[in-house]
Amino acid sequence: MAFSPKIDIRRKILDTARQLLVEKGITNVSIRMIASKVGCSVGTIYFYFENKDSLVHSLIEEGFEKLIGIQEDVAATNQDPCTRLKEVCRYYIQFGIDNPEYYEIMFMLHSDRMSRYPAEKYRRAFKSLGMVTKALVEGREQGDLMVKDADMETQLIWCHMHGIVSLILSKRIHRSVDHTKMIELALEQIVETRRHPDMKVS
Amino acid sequence: MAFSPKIDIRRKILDTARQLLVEKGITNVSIRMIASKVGCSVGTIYFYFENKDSLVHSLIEEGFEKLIGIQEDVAATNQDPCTRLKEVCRYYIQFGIDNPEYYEIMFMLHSDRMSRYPAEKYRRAFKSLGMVTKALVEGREQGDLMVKDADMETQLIWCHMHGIVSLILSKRIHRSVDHTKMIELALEQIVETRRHPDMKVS
Amino acid sequence: MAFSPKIDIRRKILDTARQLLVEKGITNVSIRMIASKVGCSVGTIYFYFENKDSLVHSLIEEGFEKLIGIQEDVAATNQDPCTRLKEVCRYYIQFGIDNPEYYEIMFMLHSDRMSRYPAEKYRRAFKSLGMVTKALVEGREQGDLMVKDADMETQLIWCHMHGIVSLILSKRIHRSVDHTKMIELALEQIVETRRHPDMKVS
Amino acid sequence: MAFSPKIDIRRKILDTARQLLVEKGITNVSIRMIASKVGCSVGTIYFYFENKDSLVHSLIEEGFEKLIGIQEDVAATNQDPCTRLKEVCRYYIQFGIDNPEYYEIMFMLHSDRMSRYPAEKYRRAFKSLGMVTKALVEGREQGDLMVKDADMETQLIWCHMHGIVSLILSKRIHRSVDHTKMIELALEQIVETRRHPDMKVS
DNA sequence: TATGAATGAGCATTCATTCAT
DNA sequence: GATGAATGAATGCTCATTCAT
Repeated sequence: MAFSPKIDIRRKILDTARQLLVEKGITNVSIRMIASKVGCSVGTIYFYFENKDSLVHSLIEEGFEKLIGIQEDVAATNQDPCTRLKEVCRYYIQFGIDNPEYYEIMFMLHSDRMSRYPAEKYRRAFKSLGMVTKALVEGREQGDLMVKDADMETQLIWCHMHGIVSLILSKRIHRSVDHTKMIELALEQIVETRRHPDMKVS
Repeated sequence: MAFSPKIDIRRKILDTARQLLVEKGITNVSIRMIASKVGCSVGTIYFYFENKDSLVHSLIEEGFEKLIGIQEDVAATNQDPCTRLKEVCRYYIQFGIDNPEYYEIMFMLHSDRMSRYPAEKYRRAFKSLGMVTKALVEGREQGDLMVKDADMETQLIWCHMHGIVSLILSKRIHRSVDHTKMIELALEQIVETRRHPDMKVS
Repeated sequence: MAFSPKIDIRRKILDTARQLLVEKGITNVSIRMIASKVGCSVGTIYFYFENKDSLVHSLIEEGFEKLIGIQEDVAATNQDPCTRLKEVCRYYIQFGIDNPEYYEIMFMLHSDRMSRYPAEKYRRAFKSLGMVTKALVEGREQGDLMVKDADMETQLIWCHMHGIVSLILSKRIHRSVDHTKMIELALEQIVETRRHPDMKVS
Repeated sequence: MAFSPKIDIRRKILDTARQLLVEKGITNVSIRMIASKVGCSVGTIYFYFENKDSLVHSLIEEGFEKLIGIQEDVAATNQDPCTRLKEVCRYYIQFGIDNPEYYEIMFMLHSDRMSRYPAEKYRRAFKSLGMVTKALVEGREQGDLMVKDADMETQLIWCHMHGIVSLILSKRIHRSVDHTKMIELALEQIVETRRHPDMKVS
């Protein structure tokens, strides 16, 4: 028994849009292009989505759900704050690399376009970062980490991760550098820079 | 003696384009808009620039020249590799924040669009990073820094800086966090993470 | 006992359409808009009406019924032809002002659109004018009015009334002029211009 | 020697638009239709006119200029206020019948659309009516006419004329009635209703 | 040098209508 | 009876680009 075609086509539109997004960037993807690639009429897209923005916003929300889902799993299976910090970060980066289409609209949109997405929705983005903050605070409480301003450190870690993802996605990292090794090094630095001196092996 | 008007108008086009770029993002700036703001005809723009891409490319080149100029000055006035590293990084970040229009087209363009810019030109970008590598290597030679793979570390530092600049430019850093302090903290971490253990105060 | 919902919904469609018509004008009212305001699906409207034209035609017919109903009442309660003429005219004008949505589609539609409405139906419109003609003829027979060509005079009176209604509805009458007083003056002129000289007070 | 083609095409657009307007009514005339009938591209129309509204507004202005021009001529060649009143009215009606496309957009537009035309421009419409008022006032001063409120009477005369023109244009006048004779009768009534009793032959 | 005129393809969006269920 | 899904054509408008002058 097949799934209801009603759901099928909405999904197909979303998936096709995502796919085109990676190739061309959001501004260069038109409703017509999506329709023709889906194999439906333009009107059909407008039956499922109020307008182009709302289609993109659906994608953004999906992206956040996926990212947060992944990170919650990771957080749940890592007790130790330091390890948890490292793993949450690892999966953030991995998510970006594996889902360029989601990552681009979630974090790489021009602020002009971003402003058209209800700000309230963007707050969900911080659930993801919340897990970073939590790991930092718990690490500090256990005496493992040395963190003065957990919020600022969170933003800084985000910057680090975002820089890695976005430069990889835009193919700007020099080809002589191995991405996997670079990411591993970054994760280590993220944790070690904040490690409490007493905890370090001299 | 007046400057040749030929140069004047080319400059004015470039400047106007840059200005519009910050507000609207590149895809939303049209040749017509530039022309009407400059006060010339569309044709005039096509007299000075082959097409829209080539106008943007001129801007990109200008941006790189400006960035490298700044960093060369900074590098020249800082003998100590560690300090030099910090200052070169500081000015990279500062450049991005002060020149969003340049930074956006230099480093935040969708890779699809980037591919239309002669790859060879992009190699200049690495002059800027070359100074980072040089500082790392010299720091290592002097025993101040512990750097296994200088190229990889360079890319990683770039990621860190780029993440900071691009999240600030796209207004995504949480408003509770002070940008200046965050940048200062980042610069410290960039250097300290790579500091040789023997050089650290216990 | 409730009314059959079948009738209820048909009525609701008609009423909603009328309502939207005043605000936006016929070409700017879409089936979708009606459906969404009624709270039913587009298909439902097509169940009750063959197409948009036929919906409008139903409205036109309703309008004529209403107008004629009013005028028949008025005619029945006014024996004297001159008074009757005046009152029939007064209520025509009043009807137009009170029911802009009906009046607009009955008398202000572009002739192109009008041609799609079965001409035969339009003849009913003349029942309304028939009462004007009747009053004119009777007034002449009684020696009160001086009317050479009753049909032509009927059309002329119609023109006068229609001009008043349509300029008021399209908000073109200068704001310094009081509508009620203007209408009263017009009604007087309509009768007096045709009053037999012998009947006038010298 | 031919006229500059620059002027030619703008004119051709205006003329074609006018032509299509009569046939279909304004809402049913699209830029594409005009372009294809003119034989130019859509873009060309947008080169000469900012948007559809502004094209229509140009037409409206042309219409007013034409109407006022005609009436000024008529007014200049008729000294006697009563005759002048009659002739100004005659030419108003004639103008409407001869130029349905102008008349429709000048006086028969849905108020919704009208509101998009700068109100200030519409005041020109009253120059035309101003000549009616002037004739009424002068006729009263000379003792020929009996006019209590010249402004109200002006509006009423306008209603009368507009009713005639608009019902003729929308082909609603009964076919048994001769338009020319009906207009002549109307003009007589317009003047005679307002004639001072002392001036009437008993 | 610089411009005004023109193009054709493209855009997001809306529409009246149809039809299987 | 009523609906949800779909269509295809149309709408107003903008774009990068060209080219004769």
